Amino acid sequence: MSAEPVETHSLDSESRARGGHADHKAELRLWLRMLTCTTMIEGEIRRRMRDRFVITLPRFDLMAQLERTPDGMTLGELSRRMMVSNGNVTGLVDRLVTEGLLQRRQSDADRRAHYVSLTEAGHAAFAVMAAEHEDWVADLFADLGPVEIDSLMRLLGAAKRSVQRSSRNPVPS
Amino acid sequence: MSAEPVETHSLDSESRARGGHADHKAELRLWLRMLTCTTMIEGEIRRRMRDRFVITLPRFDLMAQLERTPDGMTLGELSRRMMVSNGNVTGLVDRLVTEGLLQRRQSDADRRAHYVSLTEAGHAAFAVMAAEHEDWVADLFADLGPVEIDSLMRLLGAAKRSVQRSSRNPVPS
DNA sequence: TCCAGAAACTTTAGGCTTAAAATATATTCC
DNA sequence: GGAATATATTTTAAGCCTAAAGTTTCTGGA
Repeated sequence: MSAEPVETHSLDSESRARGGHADHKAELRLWLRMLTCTTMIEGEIRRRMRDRFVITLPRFDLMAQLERTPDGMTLGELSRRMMVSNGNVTGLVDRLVTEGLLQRRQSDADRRAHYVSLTEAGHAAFAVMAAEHEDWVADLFADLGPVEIDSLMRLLGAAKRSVQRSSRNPVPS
Repeated sequence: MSAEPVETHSLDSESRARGGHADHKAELRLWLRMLTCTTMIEGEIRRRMRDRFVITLPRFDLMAQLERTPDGMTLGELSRRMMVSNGNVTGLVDRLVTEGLLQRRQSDADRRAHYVSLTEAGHAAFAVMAAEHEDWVADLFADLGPVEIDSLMRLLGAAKRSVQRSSRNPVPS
């Protein structure tokens, strides 16, 4: 057993001199760069979805959640998977049902719950859009080699776990 | 000089058999993971900003753009830097001016342009919020070591350049 | 000078998004 | 069984966001 002090999150003399606020510019720059990256990609895909298929990204994303689930999914589960609020899902589903791309039915077992699934038209439309979407994403990342993609996957996986840990147990402020 | 064919973006026999649609699942998974990461972090920061300072993230982001620019900035430049539409900036600025955190004045040289800058109250409020914000981000990434942070920075930089290239010159669809 | 086009900004219409309150149904515990 | 609690969803109010159209001002030729 080692008797070394645990140094994680401890304040060095410099940060104590600054009033207990340590310098974390590297993490901040990382976050800003990640946000820029995501914003650029999201904007580009949204623009293309709109120009090519006259659909919004949130609607496409919702359809993607439903694609491999023939039996459908409840609104609550959609909300959790998409990481958006319940009310948001209600509105998106309503609009997609109006467009004939989704169908909803009340659960027999639990009358509070509503199952949602793609209609045939929805499946057909999604297949076409998803194929192009995949090509767009591939082209957006085309300058990265397989090794870089793997590294990014691994590092973003680590980042995700760190974020989950921090969200469960936030720093006291 | 080598005479090898350039293989980037070419279709192999398998993808030709699939109708010219090559398989790019790795890129797609990378994009989804990046989006998940960003969404989680953004949600967490938004929640904390709201709970702790009763401010929205877009307003904080706008203030951050103005912090180190004592002479202020035009709405158009804010729009470009924040990567949001002009109309969006107009609304955000209006609300921040109403709150007394921002001031706007018409340019003398170009009467179309409006310069926006933080008020003293805005500077003071931002300083407090930015310090905590930095700590939150540091904690969100606390499980990553310096090497991992550097690698992520580098790889996201490469990704960003790839996205810029693809946005300028999109795949024909 | 004048005017056509560009640029900076605002407005508008519509959709996305959240948090919080409301409604309806299930479950648990006594 | 019945009350309290929890869960699934919808509704509401407010704000964010975009694309497109509109207004005002500037700029560069003819």
